[in-house]
Formats: sequence, structure tokens, C-alpha cells
Amino acid sequence: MPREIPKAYEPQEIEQRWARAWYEERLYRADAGAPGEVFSIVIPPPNVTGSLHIGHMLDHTEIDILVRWHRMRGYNTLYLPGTDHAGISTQRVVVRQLTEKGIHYRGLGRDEFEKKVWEWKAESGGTITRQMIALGESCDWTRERFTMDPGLSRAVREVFVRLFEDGLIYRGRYIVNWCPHCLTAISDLETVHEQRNGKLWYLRYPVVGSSEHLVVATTRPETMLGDTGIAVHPDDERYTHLVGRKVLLPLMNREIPIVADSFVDREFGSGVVKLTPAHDPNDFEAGKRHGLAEIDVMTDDAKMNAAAGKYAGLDRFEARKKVVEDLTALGLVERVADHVNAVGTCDRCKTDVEPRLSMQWFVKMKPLAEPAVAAVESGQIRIIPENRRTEYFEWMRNIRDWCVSRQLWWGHRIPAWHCGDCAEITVARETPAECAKCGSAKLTADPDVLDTWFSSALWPFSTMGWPEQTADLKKYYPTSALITGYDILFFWVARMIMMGLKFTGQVPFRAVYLHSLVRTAEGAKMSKSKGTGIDPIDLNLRFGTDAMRFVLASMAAPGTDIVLSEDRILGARAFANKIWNAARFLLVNLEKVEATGITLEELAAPEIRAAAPHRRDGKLDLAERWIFSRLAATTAEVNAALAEYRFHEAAHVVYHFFWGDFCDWAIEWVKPRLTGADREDVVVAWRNLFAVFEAALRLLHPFMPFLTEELWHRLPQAAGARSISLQPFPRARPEARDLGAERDMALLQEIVVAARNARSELKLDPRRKVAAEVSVSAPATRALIEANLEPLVRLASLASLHIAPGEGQRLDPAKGAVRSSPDFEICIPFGDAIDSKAEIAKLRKEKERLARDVESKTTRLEDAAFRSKAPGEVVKTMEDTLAERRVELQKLSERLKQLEAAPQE
RNA sequence: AGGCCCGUAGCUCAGUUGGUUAGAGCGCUACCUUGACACGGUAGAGGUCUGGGGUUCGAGUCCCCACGGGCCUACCA
Repeated sequence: MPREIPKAYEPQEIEQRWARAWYEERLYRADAGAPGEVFSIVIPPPNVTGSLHIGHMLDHTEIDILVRWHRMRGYNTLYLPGTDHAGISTQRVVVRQLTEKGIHYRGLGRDEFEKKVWEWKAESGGTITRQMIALGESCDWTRERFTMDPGLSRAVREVFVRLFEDGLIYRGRYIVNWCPHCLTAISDLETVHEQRNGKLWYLRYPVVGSSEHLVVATTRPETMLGDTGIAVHPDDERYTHLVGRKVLLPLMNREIPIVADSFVDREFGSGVVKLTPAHDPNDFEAGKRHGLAEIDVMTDDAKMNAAAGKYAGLDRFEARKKVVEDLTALGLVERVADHVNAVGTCDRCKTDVEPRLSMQWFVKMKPLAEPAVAAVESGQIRIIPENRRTEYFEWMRNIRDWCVSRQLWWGHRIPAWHCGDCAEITVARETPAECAKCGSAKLTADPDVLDTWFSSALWPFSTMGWPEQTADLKKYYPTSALITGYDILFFWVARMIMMGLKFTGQVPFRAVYLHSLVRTAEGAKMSKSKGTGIDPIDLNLRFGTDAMRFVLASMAAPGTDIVLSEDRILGARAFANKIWNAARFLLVNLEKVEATGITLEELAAPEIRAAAPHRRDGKLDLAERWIFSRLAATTAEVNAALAEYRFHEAAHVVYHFFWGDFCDWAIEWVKPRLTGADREDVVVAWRNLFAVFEAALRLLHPFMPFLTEELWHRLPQAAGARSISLQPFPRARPEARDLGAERDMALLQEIVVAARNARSELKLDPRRKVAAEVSVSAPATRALIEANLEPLVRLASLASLHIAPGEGQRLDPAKGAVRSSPDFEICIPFGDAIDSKAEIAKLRKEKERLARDVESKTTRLEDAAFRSKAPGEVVKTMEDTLAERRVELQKLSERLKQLEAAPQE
């Protein structure tokens, strides 16, 4: 490794180099035969047509942090990547491509089209996986899966057939959500409801054999062409006399019955509902109850068909206009009101969904949902954050059957064959030669494919080779956790749980962590179509992937959405740069040491680092005891935070340790020793510093893999050392905790800060070193200061620090600015210009604050109820604190009095 | 309609079981180009936790109400 190290961290080249190396060396290949406790995660499969967006970046950052953390802690770790085949999206992409070449896909035929899709996949379907590789995600790329792979396809067929055999799959004519643009049925979940300002038309239908009219209210007048009845509430006295009679459907001149049905809301509109069983789910149900005809008045692309009479050929929205016009001309529109309603739109293409009667395949969900509810209730699966459980239960308990057939050419073909002779359906794992019922060979394969999510639901086990009992399945299933966005809870989390339980008898994962959404600076949901999405690749290039990972992790508080701003990213980039420069400090200073004949290998070889902390004459310097203690504490905190998916907390403690403890204090404290004259001390100081630094890199590695890998390799390593990611995570060594050292160090830091503060208030020239005086309240503090005089003087920019004799001595506020604590007082002598006014103002403010605090505590402690009811510990703490504060207040008041009495300048 | 979440420093957000003087990052102010780092250093200003009521010895934290914002589910035409 080159000793030259640039002044600022430039991530681009470094990230590229390591990403490639990790991938090419297959560094993260899992070994199902290896021992060890297992940690496994399957990626929530991204859409194969997609490219990485900021939501993936967050998701994958969290996954990769957990994966790297576990791997370093010795778990047998698997992170399995892959993509799903995204039926509708992919078909659309390829159809468009063909159209651009002047080819109509229907003309190609199904087989030929499928070939084209595979060609497209080979060429362009790898965007997101390439991006993941570039991001350095520690996946096992040898196990990459795709939902249309032969193995996974086999799992899909197996599941379909078994569900069918268990009576959980049926086929029938029902109202489904139909997308007239994608030309397929879609499920309820793929139908997104949107609030619209629409109209409510009140239409007059003449009652046959009477001069009366019945007024119906509708939001979709064009569907009246398919009306086959109208309904009123059975108890609605306004209309009881008309039940059983007929109305003459205007425009169509069709007589349709008036029926009574309690589903009608008397309060809404006129209390009369037109019934269009082929275009509305409620009407469909009502139609069944009353034996009404089902007249489909539209084509599959939502134009009016022959059943719509003279409106045939019109688009549904044109037809609406025309129908209203014609009815108006006939005087049959009583009135029009504004009306807000929820319109279903296609999740993929945003076209208004048409509820449409058609023959589809469905999965019965209730029997699958029950065990899935139980698994979460019993805690076999943990959902984090917990409040999402409510949503899960709510949805699961009201679950509706799942329409799984799609009228597409790209996807898993439904394994069903229709007999040309007896019309029976044969469902089978392998293409049957003859009809299961009549033996006829006139079989036609069902044209439909399955919903993409059907295969996604099997992902946790289909990727591991199920239905074979493979070594992977035995070792890595159930997986440890599923990390995904809360918006996807029902799409696959719930379905994976149902399918996992049904087909493996086990939960698919032991925990579900649902992270938040990344929002724009305005707090809006990012949207590709609105152009408000952030391209993470672009940000990674500009600021570094590590910085992006870190900022996402540090903002990823469970249950809170992330508002990403450039300022925050800059902060993370600065952190990366800080670490880089800490390394730079070590490496450039080392040259000076090497000049004396000490080698880097002697100071920082792996076995040397492993033997830390190193002692001098059996003793360890206070600052060293302290930093090793902080390291152990920080490690414990990181472990605890990550175990609970508290990424933001983990990121925060690492940040504070590295910057606040290590850079600000540990390095500063030790500086002179590193180039001192005492050879043995130099060696010990360096060894300890390197040991802490290297451990800190490992601590940080899950969050910032590239930077830490690069710096780790710049340290001397054993021959053949491959990667920091394969090194053990720091241990939380309780024996390294040294509360005494932490307390002592805190006291010394307090002295330094007090001195700096006094200097700053006095507006002393920062370069001017002054002789300061300190007094102590206890002999131990004196010893502590004496033992650490050099760093104290240096870090507080003093010329000297004189320790006043005895204990509890008050320093003279006339001589300089005095700062105090219960343990010490320090006096920084006034400079040439004495600004006693500022000093007085400062002290007054401080006094007020203290006085307020003393007063409130006094009141609390005088309260008999508090003393009797609060825990003794709390009372005791408050008493101690109050005593200290009183002394402080007393000191402060005296100082203030003296200053105020002195002549003002 | 039902359910969930949020409202804490100028901004974006932490604050696990209620318990000392409520934290961070960025921004801001002053000073510092000190030989790791100006993507830096040092010091500092700045919130009484949306409002009201309640429980409690004690509430940012628990309960109720109001206001403001967001999200999800739902077949009211």
C-alpha cells in the first residue's frame, strides 16, 4: 500500500475498485456446509425492469448493515439477491420496444414473444443487480435468483397444484379490477384508490304503466346502458308500492324490475340504486340475489360494445358525455350534484380500473390467513415496529380472495388444461396427455399467467430450492428477517407468511422489519412519474456510497419517514473525510517514527493489535484506559441498537465515538508521546493508538464498507489478509470497561473546557499562553491533575497550571476569570484589556440558571409527598445534586459580588 | 366511514419502560489558515416540548379534548 495519502477522501475510485474486488472474489459466498449459527436474509425481490431508487438504497443499506454485522460476528451468513419478473411492467417494456421497431406483438405469437422477453432480460434486465454490485452489497451472487428461473417456476407449479388439490383455488366469473390499458385483471392490492371530485347524476326512470318516475343517483351514467334492475330498501316507505313493478330503462327501452334489497342506503342520493351487475361488484352481488341478467356493455379496452346499442364504439368517457346529453334532451336528468368519490386506478399505468365481469382464477385466502395471523400473534414472527401489527391483523382478518390470473403473455402459465370434449379442467404438475375426466386428447392450455406476486410469495423458500429438501433449505430456512418498506406489508410480507406456513410448515422469517419511506425535501412521497425521485446513483457518485449509507442509517429511526436533504449528506461526507484524516494522521506521523528505526509492522501488525491494550511498566495511561473503555461501551451500544433495528442509534454512537472521543480527545491527548524521545513509550503509545483505530474501523465497517476496507488495507496486515469484512467485529469486552477512567477523564475534559471557555470569554488571543491556577476540592483530584499536567496545559493552551495548596481554596476573581465545578476551580488571568462587564454578565446569567434550579429542587425536596412516595434513590440523587448546586451558587455569588464591587473600567 | 402516525432549537429529526440543568446533525455568532482534517478547530447563542384539561410526589414521555399535518384500509351507487 502506498504511504502517500491524499489530503481529502475521494471515494469514487476506491469504491469502484473494492466493489469489483468483492464481487469477483466471490467474497460473500455462503457455505451451507459450514458450522455456526445462521443469519440469512433474502432480498425483497426488486422488479427486473427497475433501476435502483432511493427506497431500495435505504432497504439495501439496512439489510447490508445487518448482514455485514452478523458475518463479522461469526454467523454463517447468507444474503441472497435476485429479481422478480414483473409481468405487467416487463411485458409493457418489451411491447413498446417491438412497437418502435414496427412489430405488433400479437402478430409474433406467444412463443416468439416470450423469446423476445428473454432476450430483453438478458440485455437490459440486469440494471438493478449491476447497481447493487456497484454499491458493494455483500450478497452471495452465486445464489442469485429470478422468479422465472426453472427451479422457481417448478415451485410455482407445485404450489398452484397443491392449492388446487386442497380446494383453495377456484375459477369463476366474478367482477374483477380490469385495467383497460394493460388488458388484464389486477388484484385489489394493485388497484389504488384515488379521491376525485366527480358528479352525481340524478336520473329519472319512468315506471312502466304509471306516470311516476323513479330517480336513481349514479356517478357513472354510461353504465346505465347495462342496467338490468333497480333497487330500493325494503323498509323505505317512499317506494314500497313500486317493488315488483318495472321501469323502462331510458335510451335502451328495456323493461327492468324494481327489487327490494337491504344493501341500499336510504340516506344516500335518492335512496334508489340502479343495478348494473356486469360493471359493479355490489350490483353483481345484488343481481345474483334477484336473478338479474348480467349485461357487459364494454370491450376489454373500455369502449362500448354492441350491447350498448347506438353508443357502441365510443370510449367509456365519451359515452358518459353522450348519455348525459341524450338524457338531458329527454328531460330525464333531474339534477347534477358535486360528489367526491374514490376511483380505482391501475397501480402500474394509472388508468381508471373498470370493474368488469370475467372468468378468472382465485385463491381462497381465509384458510391461509388464519395460521398467518396466529404466527404473528404468538410471536413466532416479530413485526417491528410493533404498531404495524395492527395493520397486519386488520388486513388479514378482513382478507378477500385473491385474483391470481393475468391476461398476459409474460409470467408463469397457469398449469391448467381445458378439455375440448367434456369441458373439464385438468390441473397438473406436468403437461397432461389427456383429460383427467374423459381421457380426450383434445386439450388446450389455459392462456392465463399468474400474478407476479404469486411467485414472490414463495421467494423465501423457492430461492432455496424448494420443493427439494436442499442443503440450503435446511440450513438457511426459515430466514432470519425480512427487511422491507411498510408500504409493501400486504404485497408480499403477508403473502410470504401465508405461503411459507402452508408449504414448509415453518415461518418464512422470524422477524419483519418495516422501514420508513424516503421523502423529498418538501416531505412528499417521491414519485418517478412526478420527477421528484432522487437518483441514489447520482448522489453516490457525488458524495460517496458510504456517506449515503451513513446518512440513511443515521436517519432511519423505526417508524419515522426520512426527509433527505443535501445538508445531511454533506455531514456524512464530512464524517468519512474525518476518518480518512485520522488515518492520514497516523500514516504521515509514522514516517517520523520510522526514521528512528521503528517499523510499521512492529507497531501495528495484526498480532500486536490483537494483544492490546499494551502497557508501559505494567501501567496503562489514563487516556488509553479511557478510550479502550469507550470502545467497549460503544461496541455494546452498537450491538444493542442493531439487535433492535435501531440503525439511527447505532450510527449515532459510532459517529460520536469516532469523532467526539477518538479524534477530539484520544488523538489530541497522545500526540506528543508519538514522537517523544522515550522509545519504549513511543512504541506503546503507537501500538495502542493503532489498536483502537483498527477496532474502530471494524466497528464502522457495516456502515461504511468502502472507506473502512481501504483504510484497513493501508494498515499493515498479515500476508493474504483479504478483507476487513471477514474480520471479527469488535467484542464488547466488559473487562475493558473502566468507569474510574471514564470519570477521571470527564473531570479533566471539564477542566480543559472550563479553561477554554474562560479564555474565550476574556477574548484572549488564541496563540497567547497564560499561566493559570487551579484549586481542588479533594486530594485525589490534585493527584489526577498532577499526573496529567502536560495534556491539560497543552489542550487548554496554557503556559502553566499552578495547583493551589490545600483543598477547597477559593480563587480570587479579581485576578481573572474563574470557572468552577464541585471538584475544582480554575482561574484564567485577565489579559491586557479587562472586560469585566462581559464577565459580570456571564456570571449573572449563570447564577440565574443555578438559582432557578436550586429553588425548584428545594421545593421538591421540601414536599413531604415527594419524600414519602418517590423511590429513595431518586430522592438521594436529588439531595446530592442540590447540595452541589448550592455550593456552586454560593461560589458564584461571592465571585459576582467581588467583581461588582471592584471599580468598573 | 374505520384505523394508524406525527406536531420538541431557524431547518431535519432523536428522546427504550414517566425521575437530575431535554439531545444530535445542519444552519447561525465570534475567534482560529496550530505541521491529520476549513469536508477542519475552539467557544457560544438558541427549544419549556402545538393548545387546553386530567392522572401522578413528579409528564416531552400516560389518559381525554381541540387544532394542524401525513398515511393506510373500505363495495355506499
